[in-house]
Amino acid sequence: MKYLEALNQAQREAVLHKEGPLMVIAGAGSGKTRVLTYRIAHLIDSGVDGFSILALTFTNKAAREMKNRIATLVGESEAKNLWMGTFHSVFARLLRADGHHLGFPSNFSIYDTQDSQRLISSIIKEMGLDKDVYKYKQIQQRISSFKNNLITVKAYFQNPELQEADAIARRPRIGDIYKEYVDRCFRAGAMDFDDLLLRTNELLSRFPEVLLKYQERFRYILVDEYQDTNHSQYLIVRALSDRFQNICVVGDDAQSIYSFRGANIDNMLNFQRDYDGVAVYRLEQNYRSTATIVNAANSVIAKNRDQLEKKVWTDNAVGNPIIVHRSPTDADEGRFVASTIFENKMNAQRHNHEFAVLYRTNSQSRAIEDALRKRDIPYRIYGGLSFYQRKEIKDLLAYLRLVVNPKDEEAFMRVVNFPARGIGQSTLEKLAVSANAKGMSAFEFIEDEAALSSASIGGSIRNKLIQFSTMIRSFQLINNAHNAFETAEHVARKTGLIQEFKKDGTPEGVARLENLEELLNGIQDFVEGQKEIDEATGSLQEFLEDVALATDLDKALDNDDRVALMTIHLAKGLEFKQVFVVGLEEDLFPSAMSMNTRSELEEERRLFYVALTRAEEQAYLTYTINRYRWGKLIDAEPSRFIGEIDPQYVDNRVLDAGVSFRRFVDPSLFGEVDHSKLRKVKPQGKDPAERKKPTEEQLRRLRKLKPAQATAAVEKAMLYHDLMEGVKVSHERFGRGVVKSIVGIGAEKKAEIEFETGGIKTLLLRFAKLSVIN
DNA sequence: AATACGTATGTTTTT
DNA sequence: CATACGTATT
Repeated sequence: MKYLEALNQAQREAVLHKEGPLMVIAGAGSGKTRVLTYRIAHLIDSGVDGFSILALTFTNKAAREMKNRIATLVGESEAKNLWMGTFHSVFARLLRADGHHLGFPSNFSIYDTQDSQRLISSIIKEMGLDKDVYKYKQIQQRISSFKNNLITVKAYFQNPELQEADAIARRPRIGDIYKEYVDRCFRAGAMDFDDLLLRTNELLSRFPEVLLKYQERFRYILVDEYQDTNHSQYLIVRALSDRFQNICVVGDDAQSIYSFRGANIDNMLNFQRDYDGVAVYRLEQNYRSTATIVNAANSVIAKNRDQLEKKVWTDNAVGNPIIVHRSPTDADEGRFVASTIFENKMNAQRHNHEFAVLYRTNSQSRAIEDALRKRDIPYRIYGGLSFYQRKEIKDLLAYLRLVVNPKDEEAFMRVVNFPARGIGQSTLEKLAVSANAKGMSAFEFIEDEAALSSASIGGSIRNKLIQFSTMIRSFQLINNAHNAFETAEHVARKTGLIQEFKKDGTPEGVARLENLEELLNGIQDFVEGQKEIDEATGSLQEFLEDVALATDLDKALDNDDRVALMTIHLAKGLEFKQVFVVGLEEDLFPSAMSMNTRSELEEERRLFYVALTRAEEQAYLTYTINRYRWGKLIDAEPSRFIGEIDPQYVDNRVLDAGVSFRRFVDPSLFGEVDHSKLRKVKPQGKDPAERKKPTEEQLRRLRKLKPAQATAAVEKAMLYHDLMEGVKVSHERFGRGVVKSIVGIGAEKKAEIEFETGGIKTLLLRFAKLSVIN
């Protein structure tokens, strides 16, 4: 048991604890992945068959990595049978095997949120409800939260309170929509994300023999990020572990950030009540971050009322203060990030992958991206409008889904008339209504002569529909004899998708074509990868499941050197040398949507805690004075969270990003932290903050511009962000000169330049045609 | 039936 | 600003 030496006392105890329930309360950076990994390795070492171990992780990537590490500890063959993955992917697999008890085919489709919303939207329309009252996104959210709380349709209608609440909210038909939605998914052989958990619960509770089978199999169950499990997940874990009670949950209440999708921190707080004789281990030593970061994070989270007793500490060096930075606009913020990374790379031999930029909302990535691109800094965005959500990708995937499961209604509706086949909206509406009335799927319907006649669909349209079904059937034949890649390529050609984008010719169309190519390459890679896995075949079905449930992080390549851009939610569990948390402004972070109650605000604070604790060496917190939101430049105010950090850990340099910051050098270059030296790095001058602050007049003028104009003007001015005091420039009319000073911001930014010809001129950079001379 | 354009409407966060 | 839907046009 050599690896035990690498653990501290608490970690070792958690690893060695054998039978019975245990909870590991693991502070940020306290090595909980290591504990999980070693614990599983240790179980196997002490004779437990890997086949009887189930580990539920937060991402599939985490599962893969953990499995690999276990394999190196106990050997490939022992680790092979471990069942590890996210809740969704593990139970999707379980439902493929046993969902037939519930009437689901093993090839069921997985609806993503967009599919669900489209279906709900059409149900609302068919029911003749007011779309302004029944907003499809809201309804989808509501149904999702029903499911996460195990409120089935039946349960809904048995619960007068829920119905009453919806009636008061003037949406009395929600139950009916819910019922219709569930029926339609069932008929389409489809499950949404929430169903993967809800239906698992249904399966385990209605079929004791199935429950027993899995209880017997999974004698040891481990759950990572337990603080973010929802009720549905809780009940699954509860049911499966009920027989042997060998349940190990690991989590940190301070990092619970998913309540919006039903995560219930009580699952963690009540764990000791739910099981008998729970052993509790606390991992409190942080190995990840500098003492400054750990202490700063502690000082923030201390402001929360609801938390488990826990004191995170570290032996690590003090490190550098957290740097707080103010920028005039979000574009400047981006430039600050980009130039700081640039400087660090140049002066401290940093690599791109050592940096992460974290934000509260996906839309914030735009400004950061622009700035990084201008500096030629490679980056990768995780999440957001992911690759798989692009229209052209979803189109091809929809065809593929239809090949695997022709009953898949959303896939059908998506592609039956794309590329255009002359099957119009009215036909489709007729089809949906008549098929639904007969309890058939659209695909079954169009293959049924009698059904088509009864719906008075005839003539040329009828032929087109039949042609469509024949085409899909022919794809199925191909698919029976070929792997996912071969089928997908065939489908992409024969459906005319490739042609469609080729003929387009616009840059947009070209990009879409490239995306399709990338998807096909991805499928090829997938097929290759599957060859290495025992039972895998590289089938289309396997691929579709992988795509549906892959988190964006799963696709991350470890070997490419790029700056990581992602939301804080996605960053949970990750760590980076240097972390920028951007957009620390009231109403953005904390979000305006989450300030209504104390518990909401506390969750925002935990989110901030998560953000800070991602950093190993250096954290930067940035905010802007003005930010574009909804295409408008709006005023922003620094986030309260900045003020909540104990000031002794903060270097609150409030500088203009454009000028002063370019001189910024990684403080770690100075060796031991020496505040007096750090202060010298700050620009000279009486009060830089005051000096760089734009005047009311400047801001007023900036605000008066139309959004598009302001953007353009600011962009233009940005081109000259390299300009600073002492830089030599050339002007097409005035000749060569030296910059004396820079004033103003954004569109109002001006440079005072002394030209060789003698004169000193002040030029508005928005208009000036200057070039920098080396 | 397909396209093109205008307008209204909304955004945290993700599997 | 971005998307989704409704209306007008071909």
